[in-house]
Amino acid sequence: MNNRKETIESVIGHQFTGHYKIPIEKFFQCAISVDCVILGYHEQAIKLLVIERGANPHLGQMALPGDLVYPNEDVRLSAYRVLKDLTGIEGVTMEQTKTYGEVDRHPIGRVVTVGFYALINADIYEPLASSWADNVYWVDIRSLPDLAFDHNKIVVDAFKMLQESARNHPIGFELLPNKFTLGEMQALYEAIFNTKYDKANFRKRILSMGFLKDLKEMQTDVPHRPARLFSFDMEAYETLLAEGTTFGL
Amino acid sequence: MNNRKETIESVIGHQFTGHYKIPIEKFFQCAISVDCVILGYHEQAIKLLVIERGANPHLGQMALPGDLVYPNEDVRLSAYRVLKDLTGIEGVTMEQTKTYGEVDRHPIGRVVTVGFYALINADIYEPLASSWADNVYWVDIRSLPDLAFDHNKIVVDAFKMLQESARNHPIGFELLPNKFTLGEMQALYEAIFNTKYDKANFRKRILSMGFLKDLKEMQTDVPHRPARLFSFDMEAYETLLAEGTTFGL
DNA sequence: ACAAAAGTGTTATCGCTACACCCATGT
DNA sequence: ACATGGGTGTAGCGATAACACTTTTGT
Repeated sequence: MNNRKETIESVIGHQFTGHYKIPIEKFFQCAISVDCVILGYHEQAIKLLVIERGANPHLGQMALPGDLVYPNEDVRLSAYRVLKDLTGIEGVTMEQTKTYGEVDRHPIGRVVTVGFYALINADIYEPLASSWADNVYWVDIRSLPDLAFDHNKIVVDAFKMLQESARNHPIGFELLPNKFTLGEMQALYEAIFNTKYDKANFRKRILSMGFLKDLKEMQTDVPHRPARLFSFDMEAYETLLAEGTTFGL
Repeated sequence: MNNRKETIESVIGHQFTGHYKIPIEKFFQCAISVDCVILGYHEQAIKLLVIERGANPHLGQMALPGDLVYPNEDVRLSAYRVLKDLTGIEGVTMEQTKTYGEVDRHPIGRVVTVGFYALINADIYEPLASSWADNVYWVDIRSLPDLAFDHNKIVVDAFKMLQESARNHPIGFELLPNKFTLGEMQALYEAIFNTKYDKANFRKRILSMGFLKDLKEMQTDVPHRPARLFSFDMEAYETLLAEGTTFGL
């Protein structure tokens, strides 16, 4: 089933290649890769997960976790495989961002890369280095280092998608711990949009949306009045979505 | 520069391939294709541009305009080339949608396809058949035929992106004639979101956004009171954008 | 005269903004 | 006592929704 020559000749015949000016085989010389933009929230800032490359090209340089897709591997599944292999992270959900198909973007040949991104709680997932990646780091999104290949562009595009997404969906739960305070949530949104919100109005807006569950628990050991703890009420959220509710900003 | 073997051995050496369990050559056996979701607005309905395939596989079936990307061709530029070759359409701006990388999505081998979409004014662009495509048609988005490959899924994904986009941007000018009435514009938005809007309120909202230019012209030969004609004031729009104005719904 | 769609004005309500104020905790 | 962030109430403004009404054309 993976013998391309046989497939072309026996199943399709010559009709398929009729309009091409070069042999059909020439088209089948590309590679596919995946690159993962993993964003976390830690210490009041949005962080990006990068690896230090343990292989050429760009040996030693910072890069997104990414690798070539195996010949018989689904592209989406490949992204999960690569992320786990390079950083140990699994169990997150990634969304596709964009695909980068410039001819000379990769030095070893024609490699088209598909971007994926995910938001994770930086406290829960402790990324680990692998033999492949010499090291794994969180870096502040506001001061990115020079990344390998066109990875800086990939990150910028993904971050724009995060902002767009955050405008219409109650994102951010993925970035927060399971139990969080409204203050933490507000700080997160302020980091995403690089603005300040009025405390009273922010709480009213968020609470009125109805997908926060009051855990009836309080912070402890804080040098100020303890804050109430909340969690994301997935059930309530699904119900609201089904009713067609929309979540602006 | 396109000799992959030479590149691997002379420029990179063996370091790159170190961690792979199969020869690096096996990775470079994929093909890339592009598929174009072209949406137009005609007779109160959103229409999709489809071709009747003039080649195998799926000879004779309806499909999106799409084709394989040439070995040394930029993926984005390929989409424009393919659209022009198959339908004669040029001069539009396409955006990337998603990429489809399931292993068995194409019968002749591993073909990963990148989706693009554009909105065009169906009255201006008269699509033409080519030797490749036996015919080109507009079909109503609400009653799509069975398309070749996974093209139905690609269309659905692209249409969702159109809706998301229309929620935050004054889309629709691309879909309307240069001169249009507010009634036409309202009908378009009602088609996109499949709802009804109050006439008075719709006009107030749209006009207050400030990017419509009153052409001081009127409809003629209509069996009712002639409507005022408007056009999109690109200049005003850019100014508003620069000021950070946002355009909700 | 009538149908059909353009176009306008009014009111009541909702949501948001700004801002002022009080509360509970650790040092 | 005070610094720090949590938490609440309200008054005013502006946008929106609902609806009724007038206008201008072709038939």
